[in-house]
This record gives sequence, C-alpha cells and structure tokens, in this order.
Amino acid sequence: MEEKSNFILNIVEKDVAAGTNDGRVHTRFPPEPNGYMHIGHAKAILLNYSIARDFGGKFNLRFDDTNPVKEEQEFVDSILEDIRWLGADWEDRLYFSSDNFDVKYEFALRLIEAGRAYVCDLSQEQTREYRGTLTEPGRESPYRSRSIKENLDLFMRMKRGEFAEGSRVLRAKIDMASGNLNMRDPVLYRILHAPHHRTGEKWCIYPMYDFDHPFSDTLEGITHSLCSIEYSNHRPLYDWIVEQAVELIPERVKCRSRQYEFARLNLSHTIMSKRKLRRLVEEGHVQGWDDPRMPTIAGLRRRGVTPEAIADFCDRIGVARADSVVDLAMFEHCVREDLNSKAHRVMAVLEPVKVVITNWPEKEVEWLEIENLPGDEQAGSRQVPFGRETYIEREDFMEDPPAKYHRLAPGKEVRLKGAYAVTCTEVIKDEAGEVVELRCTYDPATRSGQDISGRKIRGVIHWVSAQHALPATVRSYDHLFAVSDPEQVEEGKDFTSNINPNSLMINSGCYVEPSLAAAEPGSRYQFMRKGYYCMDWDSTLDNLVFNLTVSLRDSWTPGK
RNA sequence: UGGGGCGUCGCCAAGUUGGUAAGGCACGGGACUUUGACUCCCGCAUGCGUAGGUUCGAGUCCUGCCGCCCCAGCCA
Repeated sequence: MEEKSNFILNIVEKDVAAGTNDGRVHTRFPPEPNGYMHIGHAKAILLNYSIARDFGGKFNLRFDDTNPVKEEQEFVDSILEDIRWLGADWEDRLYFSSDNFDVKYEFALRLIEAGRAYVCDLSQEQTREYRGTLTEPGRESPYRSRSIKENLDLFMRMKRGEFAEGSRVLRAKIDMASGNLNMRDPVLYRILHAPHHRTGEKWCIYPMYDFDHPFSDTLEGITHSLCSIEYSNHRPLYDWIVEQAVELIPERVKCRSRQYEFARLNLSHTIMSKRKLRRLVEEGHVQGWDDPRMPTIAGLRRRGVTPEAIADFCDRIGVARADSVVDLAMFEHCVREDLNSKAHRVMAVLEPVKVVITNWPEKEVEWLEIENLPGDEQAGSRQVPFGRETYIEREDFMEDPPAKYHRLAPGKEVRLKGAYAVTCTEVIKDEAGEVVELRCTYDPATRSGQDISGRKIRGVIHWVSAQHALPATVRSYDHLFAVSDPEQVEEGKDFTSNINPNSLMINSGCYVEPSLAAAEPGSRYQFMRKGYYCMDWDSTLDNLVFNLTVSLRDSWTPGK
C-alpha cells in the first residue's frame, strides 16, 4: 500500500525522470579488504544493490585496495563470500581499484601538466603544521610553486622508486585557506614501499582515497555514489576530482558521478567498528569473526539468521541522514518473522527431567505423526516415537506452581504435544531435594487428533522419547553487551567492560527428537516453545550441536 | 570563536508545490490457540528541539536561540 520512500530514492527517481545520465542508474559497493563485513555493511550493500535492481540499473563490486599496508587477500575472499550470501549480485562487474593504477597515474600526470598538482617535500609533521587548524587557515607549502617540469620529473621518479617512503607526496593545488580541511591541498599520492596483494611489487606510489574513489566512479560510470555521512566533508573534493577528470582525461570518463551520503547503521547492544570487533576477536572475548554473537555477516550466518531476514530488516529501518541507533528488538523481530514461515518445528529438551508413564506398557512404542510446519501442508509431516519413558523440560514442572501455570505439577494434567495427556502422580527426588524423575499416568482417550475425553486441556509441553533421544549440545546466546550503548562507560574503562559475562550458555546434556539425525549443518529449526536454532558445523554423529538464532517471544509472566 | 550535517511518539521513519501528523518495532489490553509461539482486533504524538514571525492556515517558509554528530591520517 504505502510505497517505501527515502531521500536517496527520491533523488534517483528525479534523476531518472529528468534523464540525467541518459536515465541510467549505476551503483557500487566499495569495501576496503581490511576486515570482515558486518550488518552495517549489509545495509550499504543492500541499499546499493536494491537501487540498481529496482531501477533496472547495474551494481558493481569494487575493492578499494589503495593501501597495501592494511589489506589482505583473506579479507577479499571473506567479503566476496559474504556479499554473495547476502544475495547482492555484481554479475561480471567485480573490480579492484588497483586494476586501474595505470590510468590513475596518467590522470595524475595530466593534473601536474595542468598546474593543478605538485610534488611536496614537506615532512608529515610539517604538512600538519602548514595545514592550519579548524579555526585558522593553513599556509602554502614552499614547494607549491615548483615548475610543471620539475613536478613531472619528481613524480615520475617517485614512481620509479628513487625516493624514500614519506619523503615526498603529490598534492592537489586547491585552497589552503578553505574552511574545509579536505580542500587544503590534499595529498593525492604517497610513497609506500610495500608489496600489494594484487599488483605485487609493481608500484611504490599509491593513490589516496580522495583521489582514487571519485575517479574510479567516473571510470566505471557510477551515477550515484552512496557513502556514509562522515564523507560529507569530502564531497567538495570528490566533485573537484570529477571536474578535473572530465576536463583533463575525458576519454576515460563515463559520467559525472555524484556522491550522496546517508547515516550508517548503529544497533543497540552492539558495536560496529571494525577496530573494536577485531579487539573482541584478538582478546578472546569471542571465539572468532564468525562467533554467533558477532554482528558480522559470518557470525549472523552461523547463528542461523537468513539473508532474507537481513534484507527485510534493512528495508524496514529505512535510509536517512540523521544519526540513529536501531533497537536490536527490531532486528530480532525480522529474524523471527522470516523463520516463523520456514523453520520446521521439532522437539528438543534442553534441560531434561525424566517422565515415566506408569500405565504405558513396558516395551511399547507408538509412532505419532506430527506436522512439520502447522498451517503449511506442503511442508509435510514426520513420525515421532512415543514410549513409556520421555524427557520433558525441567522448567515445565513445578512442585508448587503459581496461579495459571499451564504446565505439569503434582496432580495436574498437561498434554504432551502431539501425543497424550498425562497427569503427574508422583515426584521422585534425590537426597539434595532435586527432582530426578516424575511418575505420570496417561489417558488413552486423549490421543492427539482423536481426543474423545471431552476435556479441555490448557497446557501443552514438548518432550522427547528417552529411548530414541539423540544427545545434543545447545548453545544459547544473549546480547554480547549487557547495555544498550556499549560505548557508555565509567571513567578509565572501555567498551569491553560492558561485555555480558553470560552471553554464551552451553547446555551439553540436551536431547532432541530422532528425526534430527538427518539434519545438515546450517539447517534451521524451531525447537517448539523455545526458539529458532541452527545446526552448527561442530556437530558430530554422536553429538549434534545447535546454536540459538533467536528465542520465541514469551509473554508469560509467572504469577500474573 | 572555522567548515559541514542533523533534531517528527520509548526506538527507527514517511511526510508532494504550506492545507490541518503514514507505517514498522517496542509497549498495554482483548480474541484465538494441541507451540503461554503464530495470527487477529483495539489502544499508543492537539503535536513535529525551542522562542518568535509571515499566513485564512506551518512539521513544511523566515529569524533568533538550544542540543547532538563529523572534519586538523602521507587511513578508507
């Protein structure tokens, strides 16, 4: 009914209507291969991809690999995998900034020839001093007036490797008095005697982001270059570079690319900075980049979150320019909604207590048919064994229950889901007073689907046949950070002090129904009345391992 | 005290040329229920940072305040 609307869509619609760039829409996602993708990146990836898709345009994937010191092939591989998994299709347009280092060098030469760039010999420290401050204008470098001939010579020798790292840079000649520090003769190229993960030893000068990015966009014909808010200050420089390219190297320019900024995603109870996520991994607060508690794409995938849920989430949070923090509950809602419609229902008991049905024949086993996905006949059904001994959840029994406790208690009757109604007749405890076994009787007239007892049975609990149960380990997760804003800390502490010590809980003595013997790692289920779980790759034949994706909503408040 | 942004319900977020505040999440209430799940109903901003102004009429225009974010890498 209501169309989704945001300022970027409005811009694109207007451009298409006006025939800007011949009505063409071309976006890109430009990751730097120096870390893993997280859900914040997913927002950017999906935004770029969906705009191209929805307007019949194109979407490129371009690695921004202009800093060999920080970048590695390992990250290229993981990023490729994550973006593919998210479903953003770059078709045959996978690019690397480094693929065009030659053209970029040529562009730089023309900038020098036009008198708009110069080689500067100031040290890094001096450069900083000359740049001025936020409130005071900068001073022009003494090297700013070098002749074009000398600049050309010096730059070519920089490329040949004649100079030490840090000894010289190529700078744009713009305006040292600009209120925007990015315009105070920004560095275009620096010397880095470091091997590049793709170009190897070929180059020892590397372009800076501000020079490389806009030019790459024009080379690829990117019409709408979307990035996050902190690049707003760079837009004047982006436009300057595009203008220079249009004028000085028009044969390579496919269009006048334009940059638009939107607010990056922040999630409550979560951190999104690559640096801090790295610390969580390196300091052992989590077990790796794909730890299910991590907001990384790899972590979410291992947790059991689907790409569809992520896409739906990104769709719902919208796109705007205002800083914001989205409630994690919003994300969890999207995950539940998606899984609710596709995860098959099975039974698993996480903290088992044995139930013996005293009036059930010793060796008899009855196979009950239970539907896989109520409301969806296509999903079929399966046979689940029921016998004299079963396990139920420890929390589904209370010796002295509060009012409206629709579960098992002495003398009370509940239905074992898909099977019979049982009544608790005896509670057996150990010396410590811990309940170790419950004795019940069942009523044959209450067989699921053929209940002729005429009684209305309120409580329904899940169970697993003891004789057929499969042992399993279930890992339950809570928010990695106990507080909404992990960055809010006391004096002298940092975000790690907000780590939730109980974010991981491992239950190793669990039992799951036998149908799960056929489950595959990565497959998702709803453990009835508990939550959604994903089989982990750590699973073995004699011990299945499941990760909690998200629990079911639970509106039951004891005593109320 | 420079420049660039942003401020609409607890959290996100729509709001054409000014015409009388969408939607989602969360929350509360109810119905249904062999998952206390799902689903379905109902409720939830006389007010859009704030103070003025223009106007028949302003979240939308003007002015002044207030608050928050970003920028002084040879990182991206």
